[in-house]
Formats: sequence, structure tokens, C-alpha cells
Amino acid sequence: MATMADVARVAGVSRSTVSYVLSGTRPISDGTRERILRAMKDLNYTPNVLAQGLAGRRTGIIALIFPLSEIGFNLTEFEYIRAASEQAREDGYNLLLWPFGADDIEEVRKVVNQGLVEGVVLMEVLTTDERVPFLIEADIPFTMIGRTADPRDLAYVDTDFEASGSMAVDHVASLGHTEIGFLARTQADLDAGHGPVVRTRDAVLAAAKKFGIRAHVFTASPTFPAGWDVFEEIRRTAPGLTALLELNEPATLGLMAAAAERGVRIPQDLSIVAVNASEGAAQMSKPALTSLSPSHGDMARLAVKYLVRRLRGEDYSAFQTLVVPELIERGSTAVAPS
Amino acid sequence: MATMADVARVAGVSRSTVSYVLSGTRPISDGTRERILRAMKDLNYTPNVLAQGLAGRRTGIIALIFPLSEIGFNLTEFEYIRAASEQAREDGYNLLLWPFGADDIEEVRKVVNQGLVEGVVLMEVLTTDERVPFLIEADIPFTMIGRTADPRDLAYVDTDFEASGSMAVDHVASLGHTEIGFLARTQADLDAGHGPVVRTRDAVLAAAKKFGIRAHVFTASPTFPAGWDVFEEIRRTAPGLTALLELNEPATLGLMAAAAERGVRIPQDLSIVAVNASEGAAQMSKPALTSLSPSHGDMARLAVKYLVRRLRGEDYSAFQTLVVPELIERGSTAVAPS
DNA sequence: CGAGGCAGTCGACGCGCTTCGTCGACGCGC
DNA sequence: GCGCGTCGACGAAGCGCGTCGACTGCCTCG
Repeated sequence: MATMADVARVAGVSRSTVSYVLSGTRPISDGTRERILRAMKDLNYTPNVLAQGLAGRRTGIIALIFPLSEIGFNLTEFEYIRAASEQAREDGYNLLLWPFGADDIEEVRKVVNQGLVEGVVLMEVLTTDERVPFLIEADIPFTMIGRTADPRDLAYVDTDFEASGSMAVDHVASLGHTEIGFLARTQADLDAGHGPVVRTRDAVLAAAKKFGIRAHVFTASPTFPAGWDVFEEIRRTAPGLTALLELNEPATLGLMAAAAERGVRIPQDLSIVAVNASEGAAQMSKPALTSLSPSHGDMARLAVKYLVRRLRGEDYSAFQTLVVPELIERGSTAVAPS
Repeated sequence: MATMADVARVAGVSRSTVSYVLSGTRPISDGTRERILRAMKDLNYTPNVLAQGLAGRRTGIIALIFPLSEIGFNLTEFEYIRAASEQAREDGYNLLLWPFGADDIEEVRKVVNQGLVEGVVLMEVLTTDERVPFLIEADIPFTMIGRTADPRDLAYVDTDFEASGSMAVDHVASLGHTEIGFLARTQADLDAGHGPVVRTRDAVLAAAKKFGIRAHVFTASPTFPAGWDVFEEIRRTAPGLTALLELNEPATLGLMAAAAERGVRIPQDLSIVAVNASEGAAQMSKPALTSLSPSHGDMARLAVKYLVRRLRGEDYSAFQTLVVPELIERGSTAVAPS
């Protein structure tokens, strides 16, 4: 591992000169620059990130904080992580993975104080998320995937759940459905103020009211068997229900299996709209689900880009994006049965 | 951000003394230790990782290299990543995510030369994987999830696909099936020497031969529609087939949908065994899949543990684990139809 | 009673890099 | 011909920490 001193010696210049050709902070004549670059090539030189970080302030590392307690399978999370790591690399950053429970905030402070990380991408942001004021107060640059209740001047990328919910209701209303359900995740998620679930539910209920449609809310843990159970619950408590909007793919798959078992046909007897499902997940059933699917990968990439630009000193007050997904009709919605 | 010098000043000792209580390298009297620890608490001191890394040689960072080209959804990968990051944190390490194509090896060298990373966990190892000799030659400590054709003295954790394949065949043979199929992933994966697929296929074919069972190999990309297609292919080219062993959940879901459509009942008309599917994935269908499911999370955790122990200087020649999964009968296998 | 040993502490150097202040050399205008 | 501004390059001072050598008492042993 060659050091900068080696390069300087080989090129016959001082260390600082080498440093300046690397950073471009000061003018260097073409001649010396050439010599230095050649020396770097010859020696197979790569700057030591730690030393750079210590001396300057740039470490080239950003962290992705993701919640570790989630149960059930979650492709969305995976898409976030994969896309974020790819984007980070494309922007010349390393992506550190920090699995934190929403509670151990102090841990975050600790790790940040280590000086390793320049900025942070927060995912699975709650509408009231104590991590946010914490990061602000700690003066750590960050962007969010998701958003708090009032993300005034914070940088974020999120799905427009308000729009999604009302679009979903529009869709089933136009098909003539008059009694619908909304399948959320666990009651705990609702209580915790999980943004996607809460926002979508509220939008669905509001839109339903507007259309004069009866709407029920159901909860289920994101697992296949839970979906099975919730199907029974629906038959029992809302027998007239003909359309279901859902934010819970694993349970929905279970629910569809239960429906098939019971002879309830989809979409003839029951229409289903998947809100915020990834494309892949929406196509993972039979029939494939009519869905509102934003590209979670794109969202994560954008959040990383925002962070990088913020680290470069750009004004980030305008780094706010709400993605309005398109409604894609697949096979799971149809005109309401008479 | 307090520094070590601050702590020393407050505690009324020299910097080196502070350093020694941190590392425990030299004896410190209880009195001074107490004072120093108190000062650290008071100042909210956290050692600067970069400086530690520069001065000593420990950065407390390990990297997880994962392939970025994979298509389709892959819960297994996700489980690896999540579990690895959690384990790393439990062991006091930070986990860096490196999405590398199998080809851009030189990138790895570059990033390693940056001095940031102490060691590497390699996932999705091919039977012939050029990254392995590269890492050996570069003298970078690493462990693998998966293994090369001859992982003689390398540290790895992998599923025992040989055992899995033959157990799967045992199972269907004992149910009286005499013509079976093996559903792999893409032909490209087979050609590339993708360990799980190749090893399982070979084991299945060998076991089938032993039992005098006819065995066909099918390939499909890991997507729902591809499974649909492969079902048709099976009907066409192997109409007598009554059991399918698979290593491709997305396609299997599609295949099952196609089967339902065609009136082929599972398991009465067609038995299915999922090899190496995660528990969650196996339960994500109707009927749930009889499967051989190792815990991918545990495997990743173990790979990280091995790496950490290797970094601590332990002899790693015995860090080799082959996980033999149990066969769990769910609803997708039955006695062969007559 | 003196030599040796050991627990406990300090100072200084170096890890590889950034950056600020400085200086030599050159070209220009008057 | 002299002074001055510019360009290009240099040296040195840190960044926060690990670690080696050395020093100081004090205890032990012969």
C-alpha cells in the first residue's frame, strides 16, 4: 500500500503538491500533474480514507438506518437497501448499514460521534419520529425515505399516500363498489403512527366518505396465515363488502388463498387493490393485483442523491419529493357484483 | 465532540493513560481508571474511529459483498443482509454494503486499499469464483456464505445442497414417485457454476439414478410468469412427471397458479418440494410448500462471527459449516397418483 | 541496607492526509 | 532597470489516537 509520501518521492515533489492534484484545490502545472498522476498509477496508489477523514472532514461514508424489528417478509425494505447501496457507490460513497430499533437513539449518537459517517438516510420514518429531532439537534445531515407529520424543511422522498388512497377509492367507486375495506398492518403500526398505513387509511376513509361509501378497517400482521384469518373476519363482520384496498401483501396472499378455498372469486366477487406494493409483489399472485406501485428503488436512490447533494453544500430546502404512483390495472379488480 | 485530550485534561492524567484504560493494554490503578471513566461519561466521549484506525490498525468495519445483478425478488439475500448487519453490530463492528458485480474485482482491491475495511464477507459464492483467489492473494481476511468447488482451507458457511438434494429425492421416492423434475434457475446460473443450483441438481440426478427414477431438469428465470411458462413446458415434455423439486420460489408460485388453472391439483396430481426456500417463502403459497429450509439468517450470522473471530487472530481452518436442513412436510407433497 | 523488580504513569513519535502561510521565479509595465 | 503581481510549489502544523521506551516510587529479597 503506497502512501502519498511514496508518490511524492517518485514524482520528485512534496507531499502537499500531491495532495493538491488530488483535490484540485490549488493550481498545479500540467507538467508536474502528469508526473504525479503517472507515479500514482505506477505505485497503484489509493488514498487512505481514514487519513483523509481525519485530516479533512470527508469520510465518504453515509449510513442507512433501518428498523430491525420488522417481522414478515418485506421486499420493499430490500429494494430500498439495494438501491441505496448502489446509488451510494455511484456517487462515490460507502453505505453503512445500521440496524437500529426505533428506541435506541442514543446508540445513533454514539456511532455518529465516532466521526465515521458524514450523513444518514433514515428509512421507515414514523409520523412522529423521535429520531428526527434528535438528528437535527445533533446537527447530522440526513434525508428521509418517508416523512414525519410535518416535514417542513426536511429533505425527504415519500410516496404520496394521500393521493394513493384516494386514487384507490376512486377506482373502486368508479366500478360501482359501495362497501369496501382497508387492510392495514398491525394495530401496533397504526398506533405507532406508521406513516404509510396511517396516511393511506385516513385518505381512504376520507375519500370513501366523499363518495358515500361504507369503509371498514382491518388489521393483520404481515404474514400469510394472518391473511387467512382476516378473510374470515371480513366475512363475519362485513358480509356486504365487495372491494378491499390493502397495504399488506403477505396477508393479502393468505386472504386470497382463503377466498379461493371458500369459493369467493377474485375479482368477480371481491376486488382487491394493492397500495404501495412493489411491482414484483403485485405480480406474485393469481390473479395479479391491480396496484399503485411507486418504484421503491427510485425513491431510495433519490434519497441518497439528496443526501449527497446536501453534503456538497447545496441548499436542501427544496429536496422534497412526493411520488404519486400510477394505478395499474391487473386482474384483481372488476365491476361490483350486483 | 470531546477528544481524548479533553478526557485526559479533565481527569488530570496524560493522554496515553486514557488510551490504556480504553485498550486495557497496560495496568492502570483503580483510582485513576475511575476518574478517567467518569471524565469520559461527563464529556460524553466516544473514541474517533478514524483516528483509531489510522493509529492502530483496527477500524471496526467489515464489508458485505453482494451481487447487484440478481433479478427477481430474493428474500434469501435480504435475510443474509439483515442478519449479517445485526450480528456485526452485536460484535461491535460496522457493516459496509458493497454491491459488486462478479466482474469488477479491481474495484474491490481499490476499496480495500483505502484501508477502511478489516475484512470481508462474500455472499453468493460461485463454485469457481475469481474473487476468492483474488482476496487470498490480496491477503484480505474473508469468510464466505456459500463455497467454491474446493474450499479447502477457507472459512465458509453453506447449505449442504448435496444432502438437501438427496433428501428431497428420498422423500418423493418414498412416496412412490418415479418420474420427477428439478426446477433450477436460469441456464446462465447453471453455466456460471452457481453453487446451490449446480450442487442440488447434481445431487438430485445422482439420487434419482440410485433409485432408478427418471429425472428432468428445467430452467426458468425467477419470476412469476416464467413459472407459468415452465409449467406448460413440463406438460409438453414430461407428461408423466408427478413430483417437482425446486430451487426457484418465484417461478414455483407461477407454476402453481398455472397448475390450478389447468386443473392440476397439488399435491394430489403433482408434488412439490422446495429446496433451500426460506420458511417464510415456503408458507407463502397454497398449499404451503414441503421444504428443506435452512435458516439463512443464522448462516449469515455465523459467517460474520467467523470473520470476527478470524480478525481476532483465531485459527480459522476449522471455520467450515455445512448446514443440513430438516425436511418439513407441509401440504405440497403426497403419494404419487396411480 | 542495597540491588532488583514491578505496578503505574508520562512524553514523544508516527499513522497518512489536508491546509495554511510562505517563498522563489517569472513576466509585465513604467 | 526596478518593483510588483501571479503562478506553482514547498514546509510545517495539525487531525485524534496507539504504542514504545523510559521514569518514578515502592516493595521484596538476599
